[in-house]
Amino acid sequence: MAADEPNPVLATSGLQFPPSTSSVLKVMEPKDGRLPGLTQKLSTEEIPNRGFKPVRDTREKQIQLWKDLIIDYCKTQKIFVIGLEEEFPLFSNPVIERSLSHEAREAFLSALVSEGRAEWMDKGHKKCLILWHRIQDWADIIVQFAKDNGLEDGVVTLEEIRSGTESQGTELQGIDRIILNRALKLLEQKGKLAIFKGTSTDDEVYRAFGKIWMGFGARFPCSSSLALSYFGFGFVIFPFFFFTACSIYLREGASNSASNKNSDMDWKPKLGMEFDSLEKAWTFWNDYGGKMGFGVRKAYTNKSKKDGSVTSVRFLCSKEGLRRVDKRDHLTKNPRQETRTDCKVRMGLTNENGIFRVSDLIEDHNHVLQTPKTAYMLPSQRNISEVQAHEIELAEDSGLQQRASYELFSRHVGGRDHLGFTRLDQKNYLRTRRQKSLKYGEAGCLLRYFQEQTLIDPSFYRAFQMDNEEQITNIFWADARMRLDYGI
DNA sequence: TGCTTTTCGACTCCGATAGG
DNA sequence: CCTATCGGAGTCGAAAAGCA
Repeated sequence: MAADEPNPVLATSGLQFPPSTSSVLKVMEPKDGRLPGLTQKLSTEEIPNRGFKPVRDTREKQIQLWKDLIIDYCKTQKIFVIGLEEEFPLFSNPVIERSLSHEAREAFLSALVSEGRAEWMDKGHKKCLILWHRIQDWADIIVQFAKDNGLEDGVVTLEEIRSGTESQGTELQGIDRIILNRALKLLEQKGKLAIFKGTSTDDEVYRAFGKIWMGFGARFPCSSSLALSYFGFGFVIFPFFFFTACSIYLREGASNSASNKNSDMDWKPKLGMEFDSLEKAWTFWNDYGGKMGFGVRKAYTNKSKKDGSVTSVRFLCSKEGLRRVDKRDHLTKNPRQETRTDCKVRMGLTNENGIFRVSDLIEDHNHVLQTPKTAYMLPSQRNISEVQAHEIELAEDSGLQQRASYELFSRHVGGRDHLGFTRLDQKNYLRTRRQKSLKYGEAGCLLRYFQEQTLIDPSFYRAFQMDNEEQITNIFWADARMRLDYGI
């Protein structure tokens, strides 16, 4: 804002900018030991080196005026953060070449902080977050915004709240991300919405800010059966997407729920920890790896010779140990990158009367862990569900390009990290499917050929050897010429 | 544990195709 | 016609399962 433009805040405050001789804005850097516009020298005992008026009531009035001024100015100009060491129009007046001292700025902002209308963003008090609405008020504004725009039970990105068409002209337009995030978290704690931490699609919006799901009035469905009920309500176009979004919420909800105060510790393994089943223990270890940012695998599973039950098992970090020496010839065309670092991280469990107890635990990795934003790419964290597989096949059969269909899937769930599989997984899945159908096709073609030959040549002979699952393992055939040649 | 076999996941090459 | 991109297939190594 240029210094000679009328300041809308000051107009409402009855003040002028640049400050007139009588204005409170004259409280600029005291060059002679006094604050400009004030008549008395400062008492260093009262407020040392602050540049304040010593008379208490006058000083308090001054602070009050400044507080109101800062709040009004920031609100009008949509300024959420004030950097004390940066140029700030309200604190400096280029016309008279004066600016408020650092101490005075800090004191005014500290006064706002003590009232809960601002917060220091760092210990050094260099940046201050201005809350002209308290976080609770911002949360109420968001709720009203959702109601006004029919976003209840819908999904909206944080960026859509900040700069979407619905938010234009509202207070939410251009809201600071820190404030928005805190207001949303407050609402999440109250069970009014769920935050989907999306991180990576080609869409910058999703990559940076993720998605939130708004379910005002009622909590998001917390059971798969309820999620599935969506199928019955006309969401048949994208059932898979809704299902995936729901399961994501359940995962996030489990770790973020305010009611689960021990959630920070529950997902970390401890010696003596017990699991009902091997599957639960493996899921726990896999989830722990996902949260920490390392891949997991199994070292071994020992089974009882008596009844075949698992007696002990050891789970590892995927970087455990070192790659073995390749005993094959060294004509490899595409040698692979080294993936092992001899990491010692492991969790050993022993079966004690049907309960699996953690008996061995090492948690120190010797390598860099993945960040939460990239952990979803770990092989152990990925999986194509049956419903997703169906969608992939549907897209393939409809002639959609793999890249395009993958992008569509990921956008519908708010980012690739919510999808649970990569584009390469999709490619490999389609390839396996093709190969399976090819196998069936080969056998089918051969049988058809034999049928045709039998009709043409009555001496044509064929025989099949089946395995115990009634699958063809060997085929023998001989036509008239072969029988003649070999005397069969 | 250690070895072998099977399956899965990922890297690479190369031909097909879309787009300029 | 040229170039970039995509997708299919060959290949290799890791992981899992089975067995000793």
